[in-house]
Amino acid sequence: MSSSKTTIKDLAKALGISIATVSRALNGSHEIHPETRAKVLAKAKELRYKPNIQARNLLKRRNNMIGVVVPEFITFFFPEIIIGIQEVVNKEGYQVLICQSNESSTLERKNIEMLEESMVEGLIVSVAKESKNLDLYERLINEQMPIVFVNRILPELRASQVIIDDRKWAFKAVEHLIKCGYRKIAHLAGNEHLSVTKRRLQGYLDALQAYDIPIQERLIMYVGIQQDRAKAGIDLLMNLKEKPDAIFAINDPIAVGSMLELKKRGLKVPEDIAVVGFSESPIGKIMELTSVSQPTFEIGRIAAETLLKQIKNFDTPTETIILDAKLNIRNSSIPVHKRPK
Amino acid sequence: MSSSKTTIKDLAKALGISIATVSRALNGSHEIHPETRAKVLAKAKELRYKPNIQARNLLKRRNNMIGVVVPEFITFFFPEIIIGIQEVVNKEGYQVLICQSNESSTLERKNIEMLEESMVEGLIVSVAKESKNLDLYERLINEQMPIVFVNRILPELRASQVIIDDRKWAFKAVEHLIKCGYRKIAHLAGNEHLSVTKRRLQGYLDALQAYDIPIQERLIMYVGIQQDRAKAGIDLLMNLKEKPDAIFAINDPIAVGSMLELKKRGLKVPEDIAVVGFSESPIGKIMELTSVSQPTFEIGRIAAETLLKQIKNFDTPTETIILDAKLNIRNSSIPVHKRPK
DNA sequence: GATTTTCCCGTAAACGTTTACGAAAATTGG
DNA sequence: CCAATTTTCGTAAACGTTTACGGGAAAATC
Repeated sequence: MSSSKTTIKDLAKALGISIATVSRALNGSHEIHPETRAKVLAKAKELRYKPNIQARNLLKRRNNMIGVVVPEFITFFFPEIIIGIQEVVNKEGYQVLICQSNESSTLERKNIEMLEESMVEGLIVSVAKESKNLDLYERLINEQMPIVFVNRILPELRASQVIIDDRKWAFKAVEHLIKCGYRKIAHLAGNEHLSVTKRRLQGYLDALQAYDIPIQERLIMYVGIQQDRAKAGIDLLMNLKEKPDAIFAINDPIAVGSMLELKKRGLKVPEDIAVVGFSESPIGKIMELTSVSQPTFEIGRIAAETLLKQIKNFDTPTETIILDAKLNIRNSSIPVHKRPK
Repeated sequence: MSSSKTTIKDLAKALGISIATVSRALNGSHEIHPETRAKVLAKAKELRYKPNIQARNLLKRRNNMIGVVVPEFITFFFPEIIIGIQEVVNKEGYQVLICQSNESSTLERKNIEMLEESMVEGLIVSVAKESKNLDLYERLINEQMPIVFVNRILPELRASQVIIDDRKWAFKAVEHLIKCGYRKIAHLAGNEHLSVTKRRLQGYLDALQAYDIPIQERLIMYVGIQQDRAKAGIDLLMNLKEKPDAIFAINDPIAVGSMLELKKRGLKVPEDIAVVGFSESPIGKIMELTSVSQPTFEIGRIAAETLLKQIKNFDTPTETIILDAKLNIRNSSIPVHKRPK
């Protein structure tokens, strides 16, 4: 019907006043007569005027958008972070462009370039597991693009990041197993050059060392981070002469995959073997999996806040924010002597 | 470093030619000398020129963005749909603004209005469970905004929609239970005025009728659609004199919630009671829950395609697309006589 | 060699805003 | 009642593009 293309000019013409006056009236400028303001607003409503944000953005050289790139958003983890982000930035009038790299380094690059073309004012990124887009991010940082990394970071970069202390919490998880009486603790690690893989592995090693348990190379295997990758690890572990009595998995998907795989082999958790995950997932909870829970929403919120700070003031120093986590103990890792037979 | 604000004017000045020529060279116009084109491109690369999309959009009165509003994206369902959408529209150069209504009607309205202000060229919407924003959508449709509804639709609206035949697949799910020998089949329905609630309930009724099983009002309860809402339903069902021997749940979260609740009461699935869900979820799969799987990615892709059609040609007639689904039978609903004791 | 055609390129307007600057009108002060 | 303010509004430039139009030079046609 009404072409819905009412512009500020139309209002001006209809009222016989200048477009400057109309603009000022709409923006609530003080230097405008209340009466004319009322007229303008009335006419605007009548003609269904909607400001053209693009024109405004062009003028102000901004567009109120930030970009988010995550490896995936099928599992609960990143969606929760994104919700935290939106909570904060929407309040400030920002919109969020969400991309998923699908764990692919090249798609990640494409996404970032797309977002750059869309002229987002800032980026929040969690890199793909094989990401080697250092050059890209270095260029962006050089060009003053505000950018915050979450969870999956690139340690080589001087950029803001919000993470948890993976090493510490991996330590706590493994320590828990040790205190439960387990001694032959295997570790299913993630992809080899992923930062969280290294940090959690380090925590695992720390714990063994702290409790004088010898480290056995064959109990450590890099399987990856997706549920279906657990099978390979279990295959190998269960073929060892000396089988582990507990597994510390890089994350919940691997832990869950392991539990399912163990079940297939007729092994019971925790009777035959204990399992601990990381980054508590809904599925893990249901399966009564002990795990470290990350403050996902909080991660998103904090990341958004530090990004907004950088957007508003380009020379805000970069900061590394380490959030707290929690070890939730469930049935998958009860003390050795309390296990049902 | 380099202020990254190179404009077409800067290129023109640096080369001593007009901005029109530069623009044409960059856009690969045929009416440009190859030599000058080369010069322009070289200079563009040298000065790190990036076109300002906003200016271009302003001129062309479009912005290559579509909006998506879903009730949530924490569970797998909508994220998968969104991925399908992105697959299609990214290829055409469109970006997607994703909002979640959090199942709130008012937030849904706010989201839509935000997207409208962002001047998206089209919308893909799945309404909140209590959504009564009919006026809003009617206005949008009136104002020629291309819009496609998925999964959660508003039947009162003349708009494109892509769904599955909930009634038919609910029928099949219940029919499956009947054929397994179950007779006292309860239905945990969703929120009362949600379209899928009505359609799936209808399928349930159809099936009972088709197999001459009397319909019992007390076996039907509206519990909602979120996992934690299952408890209330199970509470009531298990207090009946004549308890059901099977449950058809509106969706997987309710089915999963029911299974957990039943387990707490010491009841086994399927030995004591069978359970069937809808919209197959990863958790459901792991718990061996029989369920109807929806082609989520496909839903997203098709929705995106019909939306793009409408964007490109405003008077494309609205269409209702009904996609196929599948009943996946698992351990939660095996035939009565085959159940382990 | 004159005319037509083709090839390149520049001028300027347009997209819908915001805002610095200035000016007319209204208000105040004495 | 005149000067000094203050209020209120209009003019015009600007944001970074694209493109219709026109024009000059080179190439083609006869």
